[in-house]
Amino acid sequence: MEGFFQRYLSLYRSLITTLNELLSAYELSYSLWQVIYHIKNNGPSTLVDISSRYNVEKPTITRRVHRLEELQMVKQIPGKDRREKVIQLTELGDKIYQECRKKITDLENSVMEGVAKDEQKAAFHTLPKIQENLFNREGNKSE
Amino acid sequence: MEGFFQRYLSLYRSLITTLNELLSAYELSYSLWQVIYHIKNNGPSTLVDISSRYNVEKPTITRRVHRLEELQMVKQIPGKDRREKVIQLTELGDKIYQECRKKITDLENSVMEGVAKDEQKAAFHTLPKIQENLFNREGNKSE
DNA sequence: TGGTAATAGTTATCTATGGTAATTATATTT
DNA sequence: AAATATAATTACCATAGATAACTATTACCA
Repeated sequence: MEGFFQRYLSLYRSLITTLNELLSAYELSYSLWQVIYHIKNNGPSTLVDISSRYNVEKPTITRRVHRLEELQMVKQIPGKDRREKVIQLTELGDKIYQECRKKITDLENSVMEGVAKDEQKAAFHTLPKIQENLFNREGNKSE
Repeated sequence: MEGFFQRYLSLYRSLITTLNELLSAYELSYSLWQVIYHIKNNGPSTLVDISSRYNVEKPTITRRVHRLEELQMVKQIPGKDRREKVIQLTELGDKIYQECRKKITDLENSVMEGVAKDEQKAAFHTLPKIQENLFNREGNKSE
């Protein structure tokens, strides 16, 4: 499969740019969207939850959450452990989630135009498999 | 295809990190590799050639090329137009290309383990199609 | 042919995103 | 109770890319 990475990475910049443009209407970027998405789909979460979900260091998530707090899209809610910062979507955050979710889904559909359903499925199924292979390979290295 | 972008983008960080680790043995990163790759496969090139190939602004390419010159992997060769800076691989650059090409191809193969050949082909074929759809969509926006 | 346009590259500056190391506050373990 | 672990933060640094302004050279054309 020589050239696969090239194809994969070539698409990356176009896609992330398009998504960021789409989200910029809400003062968001894809990295901020990830946080909103995670909270919406997993309920109130701590920074460590989000950090481990996306394999991103805690300080990075601290910054994302601070930004979303400024934008009043998330808020802290009390948890039992006073070390933790449990965050939840605000009403505004939820509203913006709905709007963005719709636009992103539309984009996902429009981008697949002309691609056969079974090819879509193959690609959908292949991506996480590649990621798993990468992960296992990493694991082996540290043995 | 809701969730496709998520799957696609989730893979990105693992992949680029793995590639950068692989390339760091040669003091390279994927962005530098792109320049070497382009020259190797298209012959002596100007900064504008490379810039337009990867849809990256000229100053970005200036920096990449300067870095590769420092590493003595590329050198400038005379061209007819004295505005242009035509760059070519050095012997060292070519040697490193060969080594990296081999390692990257190995990685491309190992990452596809357990993925059926026809699924690989479907994914390989789908990525540029998505990119084309994205591009056309962008085009429509500016009408 | 002389003046204006366009082109290639560079420099300076800015933004976005992420990482590491060290620190504080709180919980857990022993 | 003391030591350790965990959650979050702060300060600092790196990478990658963009824009704007500039220089040098070439192309155009009237």
